[in-house]
Amino acid sequence: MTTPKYFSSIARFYRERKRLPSYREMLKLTGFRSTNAVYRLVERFRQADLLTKDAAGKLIPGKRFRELRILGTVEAGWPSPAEEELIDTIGLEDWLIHNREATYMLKVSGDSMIDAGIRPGDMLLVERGRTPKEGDVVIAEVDQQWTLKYFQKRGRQTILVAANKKYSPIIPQDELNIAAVVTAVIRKYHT
Amino acid sequence: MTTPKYFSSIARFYRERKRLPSYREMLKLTGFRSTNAVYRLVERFRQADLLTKDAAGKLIPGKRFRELRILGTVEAGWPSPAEEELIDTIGLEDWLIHNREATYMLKVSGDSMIDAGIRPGDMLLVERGRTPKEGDVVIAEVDQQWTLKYFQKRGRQTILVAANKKYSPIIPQDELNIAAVVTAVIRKYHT
DNA sequence: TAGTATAGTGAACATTTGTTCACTCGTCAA
DNA sequence: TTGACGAGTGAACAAATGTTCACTATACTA
Repeated sequence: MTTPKYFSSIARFYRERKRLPSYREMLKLTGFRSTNAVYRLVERFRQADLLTKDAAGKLIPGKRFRELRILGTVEAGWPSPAEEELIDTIGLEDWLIHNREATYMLKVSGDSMIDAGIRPGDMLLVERGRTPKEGDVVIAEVDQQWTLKYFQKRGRQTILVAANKKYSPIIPQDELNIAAVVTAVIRKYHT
Repeated sequence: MTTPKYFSSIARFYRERKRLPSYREMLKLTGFRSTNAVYRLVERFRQADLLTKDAAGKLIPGKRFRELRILGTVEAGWPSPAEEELIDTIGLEDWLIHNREATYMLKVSGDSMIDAGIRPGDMLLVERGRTPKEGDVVIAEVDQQWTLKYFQKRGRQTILVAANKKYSPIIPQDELNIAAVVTAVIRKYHT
């Protein structure tokens, strides 16, 4: 068993209610009848880094709570936990989203970036109000339409390039409106 | 302002400590000096669905707390909030991960699936112990090596196909070991 | 001007909270 | 058998919790 007994029910509680149960609530989760029993249970979870206490002494999820085990690379063989601690501790959400207020999600519909591995149906995390760097994938306004393109510079001119030979580069004549910079691509397989 | 005043500091508290602050802790966050002030502040947040109470009457994050605004498709123009409520309410983590115990993350190193939009450097969410369906992307053991391939059937034979013309299909002679089924691809741009 | 909401203060209260203490019961080793 | 030990019970307690009440100041309307 990878996680200690009784812990999964506490983790489920947190996942459903977005808060940790109190010690009396853990009584019902574990079946114990004394708060002292769950108190010492929690002590063990704290030593296993499944739970911790914050600065105020309140119980919060620990390092190993939101465990998302990272393994090595695909070709390299299965379990080589090199950079294991990387996402393990921060969790998917914090890893992908830095500025939540400015981050939006949208779905790709065209094939203009298919050679960059961005395919129709993929979801994009984009950040508004950020200044794009050379080579960034951006969402730009062209002829009152929004398109997905590479942001590139030719000399001191800014051009928009598709990752698909079918489309030719766009050289904006008047002003260029960058709506957002793509920060991540997420493809979910509906299996 | 999209979120009401004072709320962002509460959201930050939750993001950092993975729990909501108590009413006295909100005093320090907001600058108020009376718990009654923050109590009524929270009442307003509850009406805005930023916070809620669970069955036990405890304060927990509400529907609009982990707000990740979803917009329409890229080509279709900017703000057409069609399926807005979709991820909005569940959050990235719950959307992508169903069986946390069995889900692992690993990095792609080869180019064998490049025509499926899976490129070296991408991160994969994979689920172990699941039976693959026709057309799933799987991690299979071939010659004591783990590779990323399409899981396909030719007649009643199972074959492994790469999404790259450079590689020819693998027809496993003895037994075929499927280590995991890929459930999502995540590409993060380090901008 | 007087009157009335609105938003804040400060204090109070019953509950719930984490934590501790003394005790019981079975198990295993000496 | 005796003794030590680990794991659970049940009760207790101070501190922290959510909620309510009475009061004040400020802004706005009639």
